Amino acid sequence: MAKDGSTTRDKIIDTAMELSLRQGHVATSIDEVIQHAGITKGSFFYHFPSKKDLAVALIERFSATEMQILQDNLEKANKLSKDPLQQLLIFVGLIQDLHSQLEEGHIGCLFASFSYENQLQDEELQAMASETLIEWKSKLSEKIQEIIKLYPPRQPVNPDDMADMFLATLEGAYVMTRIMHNPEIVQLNLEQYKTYLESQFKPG
Amino acid sequence: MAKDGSTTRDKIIDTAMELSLRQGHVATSIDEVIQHAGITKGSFFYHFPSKKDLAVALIERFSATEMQILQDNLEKANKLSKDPLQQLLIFVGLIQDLHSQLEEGHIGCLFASFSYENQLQDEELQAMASETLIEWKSKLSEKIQEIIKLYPPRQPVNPDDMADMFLATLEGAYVMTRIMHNPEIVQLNLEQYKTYLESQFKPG
DNA sequence: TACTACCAACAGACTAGTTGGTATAAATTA
DNA sequence: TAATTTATACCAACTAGTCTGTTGGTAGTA
Repeated sequence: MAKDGSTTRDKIIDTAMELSLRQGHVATSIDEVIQHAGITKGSFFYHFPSKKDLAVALIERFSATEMQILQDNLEKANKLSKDPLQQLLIFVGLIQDLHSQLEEGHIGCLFASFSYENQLQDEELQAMASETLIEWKSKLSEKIQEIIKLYPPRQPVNPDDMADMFLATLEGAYVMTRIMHNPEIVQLNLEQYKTYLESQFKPG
Repeated sequence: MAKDGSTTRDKIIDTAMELSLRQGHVATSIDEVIQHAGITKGSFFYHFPSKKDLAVALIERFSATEMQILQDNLEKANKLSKDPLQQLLIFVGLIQDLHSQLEEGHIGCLFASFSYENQLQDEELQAMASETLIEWKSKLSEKIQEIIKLYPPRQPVNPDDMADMFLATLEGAYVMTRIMHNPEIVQLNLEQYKTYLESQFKPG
């Protein structure tokens, strides 16, 4: 066996992820990536035949890590309560905690970034991002369906749409945080989403 | 008086606005702008000494037009009902109508686009965008305060945060529309926001 | 153990093309 | 006449991507 290139590959992805989330993928040149990663151009193109291949790897990585976060925190919440409404409220709270530790510069969604740069015109990338969002939505939608069965909602609600709204709230909060340079916005908006859930489902 | 350069200047802004919203400002080259606008490079740099000056003009224009849309539709809604809750619900409906006419490619927020490209690191631009968002928020917050006075909310709510949530919902819906290539998402999410308002304030 | 052959991983100079921006002179218009 | 616009040529800096090599280690063989 030869030298293990996976560490270099990971280092490239790590570096490119941080830079692309901060300043956009188009604005992130390969020269910049290799400089920050402390490698050379030859090494970069050995691992990624083109910049588009790097983009694919970034989307893959982002999908995987965020999906993991979603699942981990859903499971965590499921263990902390037996009531599905409480589970979802706890889940949102855990997501809030997660973001409270992040600095302003590290808040954002790679899909959002790519979408505003038109990098998702490529069908492969677009499909990957779409499918990930749909997966997230269906996971949340399942939980909301459990809630609806237990607590008749004040108004007729569609669980898919309510799941969508969580994602939109988060995406919107990211955008506003980046515009206003104020990470607290994520906390406030997720708090609002919890209030929405309670006002819809909490009896009394 | 010499030839009126404001038409050319406007044409540049129009073209650059469309291109920047579609593919990002960094990815929009000056060559591309002048080609689409049907002018020459000399003419471009006569009106905008640098690309950054174009960015300032774009943010200015976007702030102004969106602020106008907000105010127009708030006034329109105010005329269609005397009840503040109904006014806000009608307003959100008008915003929905507005977006139903747009094609997918034309949905997006220039502030969001700039934020994900780190173009708002420039303090001048960041201040302009922030102040515009704060203005939008306070306009909506005023209306929500009226509602709270009339209809005691189910839970203690902060009007500023509820106004924030409208903006975040819209921003998030833009992002998700761009990722999923599905303009209907804006409709669905604003529908959810209306449901939230009703569940919070509607008596019974 | 020593020799040879081999290979993935990496280096860095290099190419071809693009970028924002400049320069300048002539033409057009109010 | 003065402001505006065209046209074209140009620049240094930067871009993604290619090139030819070098390296450290692996594997087979004798």
